[in-house]
Amino acid sequence: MDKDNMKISMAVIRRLPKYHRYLKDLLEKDIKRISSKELSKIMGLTASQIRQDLNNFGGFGQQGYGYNVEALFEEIEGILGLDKHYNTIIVGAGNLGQAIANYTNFEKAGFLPKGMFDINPKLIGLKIRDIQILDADHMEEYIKANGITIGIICTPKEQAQSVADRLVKCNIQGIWNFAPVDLNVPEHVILENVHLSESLFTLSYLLNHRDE
Amino acid sequence: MDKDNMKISMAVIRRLPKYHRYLKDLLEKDIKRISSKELSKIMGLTASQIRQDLNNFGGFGQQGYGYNVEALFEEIEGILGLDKHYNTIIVGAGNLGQAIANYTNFEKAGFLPKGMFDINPKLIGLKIRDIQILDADHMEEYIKANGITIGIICTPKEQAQSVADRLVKCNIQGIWNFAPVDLNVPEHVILENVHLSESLFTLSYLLNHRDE
DNA sequence: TAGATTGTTAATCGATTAACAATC
DNA sequence: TAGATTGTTAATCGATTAACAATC
Repeated sequence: MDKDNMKISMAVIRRLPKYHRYLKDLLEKDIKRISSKELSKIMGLTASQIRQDLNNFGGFGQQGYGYNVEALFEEIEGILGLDKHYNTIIVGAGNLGQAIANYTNFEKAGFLPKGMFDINPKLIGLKIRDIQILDADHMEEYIKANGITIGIICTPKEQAQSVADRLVKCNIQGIWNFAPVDLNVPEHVILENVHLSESLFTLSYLLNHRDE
Repeated sequence: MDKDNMKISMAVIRRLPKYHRYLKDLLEKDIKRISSKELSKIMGLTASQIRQDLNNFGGFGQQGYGYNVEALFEEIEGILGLDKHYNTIIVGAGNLGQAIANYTNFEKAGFLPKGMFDINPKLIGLKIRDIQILDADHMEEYIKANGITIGIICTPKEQAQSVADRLVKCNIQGIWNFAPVDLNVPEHVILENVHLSESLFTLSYLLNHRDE
């Protein structure tokens, strides 16, 4: 098993977006090179961990010099798949769905919201920016007609599993789930959860157990 | 160092809200008792891990019987600090801030949004449910006058650090940060981040590296 | 060349899993 | 009592950190 086929641990994968973010900052500040030691200082990791992480994907650095910021950034863009476009739909056009539709940063990164779906007649027909809110009944045909690869679930928890089932039937590739449930999807479908209340409750725990 | 003073690992802490959620489900289904083995099946953890996790906080089970669902739920509620109320403010009343203000589940869990702040004159004066959007200039006095303990940052990334600094000066206890930056706060202030794009980029990575 | 810094191996640390005596 | 299941110790696994030879 060579490096390209090596299984990367989730711990490493979840740090990649952070590298991406910091390298982008450096790039915008016109910084050309950086050592693992300097990067470790600004990111709050150890230099050793940074070198280990990056070496999962290749030897991007140069002894005695460090890393070329632009080259490394481009590498990580590619590794994350941010050099591509993804057609997405948002299912559930309530406040959270609308907030995501309005958040243009995702679009800039290549995640294009093509349509939104809801069952509420008051919402159907409205537009968020240039994104139409459509009747959820038409979701399946829309996915097929528009090459949708990612479904973003912003429904209440009661509807989330049935929405996920429908998305899976349409051969969706990935699901970004904001509903506070653990969804069942087949192994070939990528599922990423954003469980906001778990984050808030963690904050609550830490507030109540400081100085212990 | 006895059990009550034992340092709990973040891995355990971040699983607590999940226990809370599943136990609440069981409670609503009127299930009275559950063994670590049954719970492991529905939660997708190992029974061993569940027993280890819970025993960080006390011996809540009974040999030969399992765990009393209601009692265990109440314990975890308490451990998470969800038996208390927290006055919160939302800083940044854009789409995301509004979505959070509208999400009544947080309120039901005891996190009470008392006010929202923005610098946009078009937003100041509006109400989300019964929550006023106020001029960000008045944030400091409002925090002091209303016993605010948690600040929720929903501003663009450029403003997030200065908002955090101001919150810290007002003796805020916790910050729930949605801005895509790593904030600097003193050690006694609890900081919990929701970095949505890191979650989305992780999904993107996994989409591009399936079957490896 | 000398100094700096990587890539990589080895050591350590921490978290998860397995096993089982205690006990309800 | 016998069976079930916990609480807890020991074993394993995986991730992080340290160290250093390779090399730019």
